[in-house]
Amino acid sequence: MQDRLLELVGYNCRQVSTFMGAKFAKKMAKIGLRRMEFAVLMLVRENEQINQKRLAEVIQVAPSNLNLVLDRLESVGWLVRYRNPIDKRSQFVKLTLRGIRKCRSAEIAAIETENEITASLSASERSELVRLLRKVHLEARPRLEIN
Amino acid sequence: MQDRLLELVGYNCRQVSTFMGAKFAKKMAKIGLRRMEFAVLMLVRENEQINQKRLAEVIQVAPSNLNLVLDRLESVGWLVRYRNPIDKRSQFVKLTLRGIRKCRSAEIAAIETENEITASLSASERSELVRLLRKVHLEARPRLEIN
DNA sequence: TATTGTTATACTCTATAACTATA
DNA sequence: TATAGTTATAGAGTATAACAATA
Repeated sequence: MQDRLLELVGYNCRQVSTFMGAKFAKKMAKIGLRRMEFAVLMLVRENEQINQKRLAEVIQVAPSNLNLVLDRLESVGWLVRYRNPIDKRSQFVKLTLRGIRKCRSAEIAAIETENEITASLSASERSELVRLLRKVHLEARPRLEIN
Repeated sequence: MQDRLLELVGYNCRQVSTFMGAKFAKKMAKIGLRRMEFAVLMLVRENEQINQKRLAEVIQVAPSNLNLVLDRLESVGWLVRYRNPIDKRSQFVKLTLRGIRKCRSAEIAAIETENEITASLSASERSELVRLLRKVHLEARPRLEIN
């Protein structure tokens, strides 16, 4: 049926990503978030003084596109931008209290989706899958210290 | 940095998929193809009498969107649609000779990207990664016999 | 000159509803 | 009534270039 395609890591990865993504997007929509916004909230929550450039690198989105995401998150009051006093070109971002609450609900929904989708894997299979994906990603983007 | 996100299969999968996808898309662009079109060509090549509904299911795209892809592939002469004589509602698709040649070049480019990206994995790690991704996908979409 | 962020724009991908022709 | 395909349209994600402010 699709033997040649199913030999490719790239194809399988995209299939799983598309399927999980659609499922996750629906859950996020219920709490008023898009997938990209979820990743931004999570990352900002864990990194108090991250700037936009760094954020864009880690999350793999063009700075111009990240900017639009931040505009929206800021306009609904889940996040604020403020100038770096040391280097006034850059801006830091941080979550508001409401942003932190929103992020928490989103994280719960994310873990739910995660468990639904990986239900067929044993605990060790699941962690092996994560390990291999990270290895591919880490090796392929050596300049970026993503950990 | 991104500890919580990196525990999620979904997030890692998307990161790898995005990164590989961008790399692959550039290669495809050089030979005048988009990613989605590659998958369609590959699948049609392997399945002589597949109809559009089935194709859409396997490839995880809405029939309406697949239709646009097929329109383009047909307009450039890589693929033809023809009515199923048994059930005139459905149409089969098949590759032209030029489509088969195009598909072959695309496949070579795909395998190149694949090897570049998974260079850090051993042969057994690579096949384990494919196995786990397929297991997730297969279990999550039980109705669809994707093999 | 180089970097950070911003604006503008276009393309790809995804999702949904309404329609047609056949069954 | 139901199904395969089609048309139209909107939203989300991605990519690129040009610009302002700052270094």
